[in-house]
Amino acid sequence: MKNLLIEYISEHIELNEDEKNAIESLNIFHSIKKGEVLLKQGEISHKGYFVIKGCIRSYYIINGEEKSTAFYTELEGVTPHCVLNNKPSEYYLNCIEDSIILISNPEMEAEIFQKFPKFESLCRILSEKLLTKNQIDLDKFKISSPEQRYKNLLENRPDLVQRIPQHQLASFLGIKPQSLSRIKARMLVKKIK
Amino acid sequence: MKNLLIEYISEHIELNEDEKNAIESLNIFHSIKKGEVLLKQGEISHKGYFVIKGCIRSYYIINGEEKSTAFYTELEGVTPHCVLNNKPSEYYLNCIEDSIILISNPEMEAEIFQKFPKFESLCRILSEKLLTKNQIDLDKFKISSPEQRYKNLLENRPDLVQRIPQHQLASFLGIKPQSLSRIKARMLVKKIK
DNA sequence: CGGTTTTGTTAACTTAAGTGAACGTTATAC
DNA sequence: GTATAACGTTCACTTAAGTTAACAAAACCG
Repeated sequence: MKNLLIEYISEHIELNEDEKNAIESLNIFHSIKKGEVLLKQGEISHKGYFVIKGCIRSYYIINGEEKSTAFYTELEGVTPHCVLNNKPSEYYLNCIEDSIILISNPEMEAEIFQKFPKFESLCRILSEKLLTKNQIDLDKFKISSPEQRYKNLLENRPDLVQRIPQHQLASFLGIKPQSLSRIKARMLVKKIK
Repeated sequence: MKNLLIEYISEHIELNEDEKNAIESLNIFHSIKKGEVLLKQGEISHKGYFVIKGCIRSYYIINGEEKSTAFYTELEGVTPHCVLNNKPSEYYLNCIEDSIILISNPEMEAEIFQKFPKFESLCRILSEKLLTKNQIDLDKFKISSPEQRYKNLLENRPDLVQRIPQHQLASFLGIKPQSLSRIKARMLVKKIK
């Protein structure tokens, strides 16, 4: 799994042996069981998460009801808002599959940025790219109907439709589970016709 | 207006005189007239924009119809997706007010990052913060109804409701202008009751 | 100015999502 | 292995958003 990480990083910057060793020497890989909660609403954490294998879900609990808003899978990472603004987290994070997760903390980050400034460049570049991608995701969400959003998901992330429970997928799409069922039913009828 | 920028930067990192001069020596401020288009769909640009005064709108044209998705106002910046992935832009950018805009390009950025690595730190920190804020915006959008989204906007960005044309605000809220009118009418009736 | 375009609202009608409940089907736990 | 809970779908009904059209007000332009 360390190789997966190093391959991923190497896609963006070149690493020499020293740098590879520096990464490997960090003891950052964790096995997380399905269902385990990584972050609770109200908690102030300083950990960042990066998925090597498996899936992290972010969700809110509103009036006792879970609202899933994001799923992070292989080679995707999430730095909770509370890490950066030092306020209680607004959402929960849990693993919805048995997962291998890289868990980082600010001290570790500072240390590696200091030793290898190149990593800070990498993080700038990655977060800028993610930021613009995220902006486009939000744009697409705004200009699409629920049915279009489901179709886009089928197109762009068919794996999510397969591996995520449908009621969690529904709130990810900004609708209720019943509406997702209806959309699927509607699409089936149209396909048959 | 240079002072505004330097004040803004100073909120995040300390600047010495050399660094301040380096910023001032860049000739980056532009006066843009209301209506002027900064970026067209299909265009590959390498410019980044940062609003000193005024407002930049991002919008798509779908079936001949404009769909506004974001508004950038004082001390907010936007790096179009096309700058980072070198593909044609999916959206337009224009100014909807007479504005003063800082326009950057990658060469300028590279130069200043090289001379003052501190600026790259700043950019990493800012884009990480923006990224997590953006994620929460998307979350809130997903878990809210159109009416709640309008109320949130009134709460968090009342200035936008005032300065943005309502039909542009509607698509920003993910709805049609008629629905926004109805929501306002509904809220008025409830307030009177 | 006066004419035109853009903007904002209202209305009538259509369509789709929200709601609450029922029910079969998986999972899960003991 | 069976009781229990969680999940996914369907249904009937309610509510709100989309659509099309009309019209008044405001902004813009020659």
